[in-house]
Amino acid sequence: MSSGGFKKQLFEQFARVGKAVSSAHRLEILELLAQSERTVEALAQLTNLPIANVSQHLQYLRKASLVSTRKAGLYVHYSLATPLVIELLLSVQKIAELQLSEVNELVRAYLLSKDELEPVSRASLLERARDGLVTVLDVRPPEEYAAGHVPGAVNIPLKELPKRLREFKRDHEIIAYCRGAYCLLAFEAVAQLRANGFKARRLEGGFFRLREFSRAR
Amino acid sequence: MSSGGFKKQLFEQFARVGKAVSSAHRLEILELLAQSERTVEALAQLTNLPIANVSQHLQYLRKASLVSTRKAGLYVHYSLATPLVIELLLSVQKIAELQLSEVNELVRAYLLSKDELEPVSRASLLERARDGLVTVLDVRPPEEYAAGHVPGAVNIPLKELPKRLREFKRDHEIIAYCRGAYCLLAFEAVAQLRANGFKARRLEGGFFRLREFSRAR
DNA sequence: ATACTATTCAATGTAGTTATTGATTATAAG
DNA sequence: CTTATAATCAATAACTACATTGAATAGTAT
Repeated sequence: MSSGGFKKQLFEQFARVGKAVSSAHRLEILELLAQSERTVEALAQLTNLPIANVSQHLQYLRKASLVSTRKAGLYVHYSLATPLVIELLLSVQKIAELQLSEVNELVRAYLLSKDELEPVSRASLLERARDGLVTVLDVRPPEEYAAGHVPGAVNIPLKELPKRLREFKRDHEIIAYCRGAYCLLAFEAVAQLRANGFKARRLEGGFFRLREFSRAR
Repeated sequence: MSSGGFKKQLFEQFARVGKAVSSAHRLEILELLAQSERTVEALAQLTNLPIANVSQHLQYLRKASLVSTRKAGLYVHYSLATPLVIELLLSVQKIAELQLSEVNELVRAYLLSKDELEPVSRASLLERARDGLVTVLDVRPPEEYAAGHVPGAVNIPLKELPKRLREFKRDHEIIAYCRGAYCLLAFEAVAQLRANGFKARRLEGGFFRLREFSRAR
């Protein structure tokens, strides 16, 4: 086979991309970068990892061309090199979601054990949203929001949340959701809102239930 | 942080899927499985790997739930657990294709060395296409089609295929191609077409032959 | 210049992965 | 029951990746 060496090299290049998403820490970093560009220091804080370690992972990701850098003063700002990376992450997550029963177990166990972040069921959400008692918050990017969302939901991507806190009514309960049951954007949004004195909760199921919403209407 | 353990476990599950596509050999195996279900022995032959090694990789893939098994007599037939795996592979390949300059270098080097190989099959394809005996289907995005394509080929990107099935003649054989020998778009197109009762095949070599076509004209 | 800070580099021990070998299980056929 | 075959398992040695540490680099401010 004359193309054997070629094929091998090709698959090794592909594997490089695969290796980039083969570590839990790198995936966490990528998810953070999917939200917005960040400095090494910021990533280290958010992930609770030593800076040198984060830097090392970022080098790895850069070599596989998943992230790119922009240097401004002392700080190096990292961001995703292409939106294709989000596609890749979603693919990985979808398979993990659908296939790995452990993930579902985890999510279920976590949700059951957590009273404070107790999610809202969709039936009660619709009811309360109709009565104008709650604000429904969609923290996904505008494109995903445009593609379909919970009726009456406000779209504020996570990164804009700090600037737009005044749009929320203090007496309303805020229900946040994003792509999936385990999507951490919603967790983070709830955390931020609570830190600012709002009553906030996560929508149970996220994305999947959302799909059912769209279809139900 | 109370969700720390949860988050960690979650990303570790994701990483398991990532690890599945982090080895060149496993990617090769997955690509072969994307074409059709295969036995361990068949995969070992096609990849030139020891059987035990292939088996080990398959166990790995099975644990990450990318592949599933069907036992028939002595043989264990492996296949992709879900079409989502094809999506995942495509994501990986797209990033590698677009981003890793080495890939382009590889492809270019390969093309130059392979220039004069096997003019027969492409000649006969051209002939049959001209005689109206086959439909040639280009499943790449319109931009790539515009940049150069097989004479007489119809351009239907993969995602539009389900809606446009009626454009095909039932008695024609359909030859699908995309970018490269490793491009999975054509595989999926053929699978879809066959599922709908059409006679469909993949153009061997894809992209490479295609390049020769364009240059020949 | 000097001190300071964000990031990267280099070195190291540890842990995990890969390929290989030979033994073992499971199924089918004589 | 014995034999042959497909696949898996188990053990291992070589290799690669990982986290950690401390030093080095590159910018900024005084």
